[in-house]
Amino acid sequence: MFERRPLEVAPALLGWRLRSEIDGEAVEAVITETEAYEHAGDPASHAHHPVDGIRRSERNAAMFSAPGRLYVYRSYGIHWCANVVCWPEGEPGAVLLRAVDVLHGHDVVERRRPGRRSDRDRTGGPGRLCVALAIDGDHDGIDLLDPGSSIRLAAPAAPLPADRIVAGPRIGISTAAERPWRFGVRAHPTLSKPFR
DNA sequence: AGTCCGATTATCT
DNA sequence: GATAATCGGACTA
Repeated sequence: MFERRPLEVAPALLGWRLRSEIDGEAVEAVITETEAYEHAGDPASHAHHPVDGIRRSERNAAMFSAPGRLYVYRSYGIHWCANVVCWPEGEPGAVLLRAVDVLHGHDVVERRRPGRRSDRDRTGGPGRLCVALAIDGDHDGIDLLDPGSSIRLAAPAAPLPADRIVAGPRIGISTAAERPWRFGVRAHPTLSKPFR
């Protein structure tokens, strides 16, 4: 599933379940929005380098790790963002998780993000999602496919039908902004931003 | 609903 | 030293 290009993994990940069990509190959610960050040739990727094509650094090291691992980075000095690593080990690439829909653990999410009035406000957006599931830099590099991990992925019973998936340009980047590499569940209330 | 702006810090083009 | 895969509050209307 994850040992292929992020561009294929990103739409396929919609409908998958993400479960975190941290500090004894479990939250399970369905992935509703993703973005692909590709290999060499994607200037918006953290692994991109204008001269070398790709370059490994301390921050992006997890992007080069085995498929199905977690890559977590800090955005704007404030927010954590969570990605699923793709490609075979050694090839950098990842899918940014941009929104989820909570299935179990609504009370835990309410405690972590009190007083939110909409699902979008609770778990729509990469930073919001990380707060709701208590994902932070300590979880960088963990294996999402290992049943012993505090954060795990699980496949849906049936894949999401293609006609329920929409695509559009990625959000918040300055280069290669026109590539339609953001994917979402059509008209879902948790979407961080509408597709048009 | 849409737009503008400040927060805050690891990373490095 | 500038930048950033964002968010939330304040404002307009």
